[in-house]
Amino acid sequence: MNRTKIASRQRHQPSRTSGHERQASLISTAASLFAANGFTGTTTKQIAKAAGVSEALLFKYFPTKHALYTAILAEKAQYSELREAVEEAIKKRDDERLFTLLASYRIRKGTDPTMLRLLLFSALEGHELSDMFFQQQYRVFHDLLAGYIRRRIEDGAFRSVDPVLAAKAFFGVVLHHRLLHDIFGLPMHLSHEASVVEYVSLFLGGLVRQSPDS
Amino acid sequence: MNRTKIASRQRHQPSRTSGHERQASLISTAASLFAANGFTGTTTKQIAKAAGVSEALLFKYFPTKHALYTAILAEKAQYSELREAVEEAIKKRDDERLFTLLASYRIRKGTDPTMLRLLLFSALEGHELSDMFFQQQYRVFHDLLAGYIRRRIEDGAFRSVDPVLAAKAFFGVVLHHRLLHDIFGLPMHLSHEASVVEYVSLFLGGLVRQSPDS
DNA sequence: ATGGTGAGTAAGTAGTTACTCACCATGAAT
DNA sequence: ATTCATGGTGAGTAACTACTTACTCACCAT
Repeated sequence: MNRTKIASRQRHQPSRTSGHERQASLISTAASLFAANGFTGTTTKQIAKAAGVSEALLFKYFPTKHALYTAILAEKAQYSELREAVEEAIKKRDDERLFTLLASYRIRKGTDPTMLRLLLFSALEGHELSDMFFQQQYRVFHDLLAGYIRRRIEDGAFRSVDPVLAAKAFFGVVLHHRLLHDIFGLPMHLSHEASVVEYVSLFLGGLVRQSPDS
Repeated sequence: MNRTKIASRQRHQPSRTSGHERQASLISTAASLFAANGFTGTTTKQIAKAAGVSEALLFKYFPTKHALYTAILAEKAQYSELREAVEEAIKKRDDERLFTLLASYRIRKGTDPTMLRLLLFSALEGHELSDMFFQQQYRVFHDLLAGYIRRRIEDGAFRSVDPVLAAKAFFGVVLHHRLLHDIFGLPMHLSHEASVVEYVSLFLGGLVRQSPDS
């Protein structure tokens, strides 16, 4: 009766996916759904369907919906790259390059708003891992920049501002740009690159001492 | 049997609330719940209970949960105040006062994060009125500031930057401050007032021409 | 061949959701 | 005294929610 089914199965690619692959596929599927609709706005049924498996299997890998969400945040909270380039610019005291680097890492052509949406949702919905996520995605560079500004003030190159507040202000400009265009969907009147250049110039113009009197 | 009940009711304040009052009370109750938990994260049962009425009554005033949400956004999208003071500062070409006014309207002691959370949730959840809300809560001042910067550039008082981008940058700084402290709950290391002063100084330092050569 | 193991699912479960309906209560006008 | 619009509710309902149960199937080492 169902002989044909069994026979046909044998000459296709492995009909069973490994546990790790499935887990990863569920995580990435769920990530985009949670980013689009939030935690409560996404159902486990939707996730399972989008990942092409039964709902029951989802619960084999993740005991609760919450655990799946946690697994996403824990995985996505890794960044790498960038940091080296940033530290290079810091060593060289190349202000413009450092600020441009930091800004254009977040403002560029192919930036995927998923992470930003996930970050905002997790903060708004008060998820327990929101802090960790925030810490790893953001805090590192914030502290790095604040430290740099402090040193440049000591060098006499920057006006004597509050370094932490200044770093916050700069990231504010960048994050706001993404908020407006990636989340609110506002049209841009300048290219990504031109915006970055303008932001950096605007910001440095306020930091760099105009009339050195040393 | 229930005579006492009827008797006791007579000597209390009017046992029936007017339709308008009830509607308003439902709106404000719902607003804070939606702000705290998002649209899908809030149930009509919760709202009714918090407002002290039956769920059925809620649906007498608002045919759907969605309609209630819409009513909130429509109501809260009014601002008034501030605008006059802002236009006064614009007329006087008082840069510092204008920027301080705009910043401290949003960064101050008693600011209630409800509106900001509601705005973010509505944008993230893709609510249809999100645009309108955004427009009225934000766009007005954005355009006002961009226009002012343009004029000050023509006056020769500001460097020749992109006025729209500059306005965006400034609101970015302010919004980011609120995001970090009102939504993410980060501790502040400076008072509200001191932060505003620092932000304005930082920003103007980049706008005002340091060495006038006219 | 056989038995152990992990991938996979159909068909539930109890509880919750947005929303409805039939009905009662109040008070002011007739 | 009766009418009647309006404020108000208890008790639903169908659909959906996160999560479970009991089961099948494919693969592989013995």
